[in-house]
Amino acid sequence: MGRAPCCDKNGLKKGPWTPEEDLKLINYIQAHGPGNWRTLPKNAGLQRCGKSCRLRWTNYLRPDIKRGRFSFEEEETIIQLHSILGNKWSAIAARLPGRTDNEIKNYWNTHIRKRLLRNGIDPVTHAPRLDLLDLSSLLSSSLCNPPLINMANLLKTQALLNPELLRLASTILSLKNENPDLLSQNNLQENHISDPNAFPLSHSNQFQVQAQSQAQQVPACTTSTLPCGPLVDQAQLGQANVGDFPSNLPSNFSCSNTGQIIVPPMESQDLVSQPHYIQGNSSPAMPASLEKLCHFQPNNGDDQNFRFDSIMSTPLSSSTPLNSSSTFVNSSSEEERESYCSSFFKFELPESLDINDFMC
DNA sequence: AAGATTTGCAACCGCCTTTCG
DNA sequence: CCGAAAGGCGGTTGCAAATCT
Repeated sequence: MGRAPCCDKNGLKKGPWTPEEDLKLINYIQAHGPGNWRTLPKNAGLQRCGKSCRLRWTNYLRPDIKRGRFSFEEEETIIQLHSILGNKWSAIAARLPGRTDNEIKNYWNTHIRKRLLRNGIDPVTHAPRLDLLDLSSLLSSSLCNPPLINMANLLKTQALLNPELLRLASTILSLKNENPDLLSQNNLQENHISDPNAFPLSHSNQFQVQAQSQAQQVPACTTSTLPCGPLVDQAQLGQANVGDFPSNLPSNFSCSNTGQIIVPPMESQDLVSQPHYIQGNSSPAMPASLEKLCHFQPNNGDDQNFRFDSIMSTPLSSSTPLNSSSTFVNSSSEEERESYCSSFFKFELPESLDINDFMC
């Protein structure tokens, strides 16, 4: 029964490949094609396991492999796809012509993951991290109503859902109500000058925070948005040949045409354990203004440059590179990429937003 | 200059699914 | 239909190069 044994593991070489071995493998595959990996090493005169040959070929020797630094577009695509697919490196690689799953996995672990962490974004959930709160800027954020907030500031807004922080905020805000001069605009502006991350203060009278004692009863109701292009529908997802979506991805998952992905109310620990995706309109527990907040606007200036749906629907066989000119060429600095990555997660906050709606 | 530490990545390991006898 | 190997995939490791002290 069953097949013949793959190969005798005794006496097979391991470790780095030599140029001679590479040459043998390349020559054999060019002459005969990959064929049966089990018999290939013997036929090619290699003292290697077939599995090792396959890996060497698919990850390194294949002629269509693009090497060199990842372009902005590729990096953006990886982040977008990872927010949907998770660690499905092969599925992500299928959308990046010339890149292997191993290369993408390595790049994620060594570059993107670290950058997201530095920017206060959980690389697993793509949500802001709740353990990186800065109360001072939280308060200055809450006392103002900026037209735009970035992910870091959204994170601080979410901190209002932390009962302990809420209590503290409530105390300070009640002081403010009793003593408006205490936190006057001038004082805030001074604070703003000293803290480049603080909000601009031109709308400070529009974003009234009325911290309430009932806020301590706030359930772990939070939201997050994930980067997503304008439209992904079921048909496109199916067409994308990504049947290997995470098993926890609900069947009604979708992105709105503003590119929003809604994370429903959840236990706080869930926020860091796994991503949640649901259809924005179907979340009965979500206040209307919370949904407003969730309208994500990719802040790359021109979302025509990146259409998530177009990537998701690009057939695997498509050879259209995302950035064909980027091969071997990418002179941008880490700082530029970090800045880009940070701005990538910006949100538009409706001016009519009333924070009371957050207080569940 | 030299040792220590960090970083990047090729390759391996082990598990799961698919294929085949 | 069953069971074992092949194939595929994600996680992890080991080592060389780069950077820091």
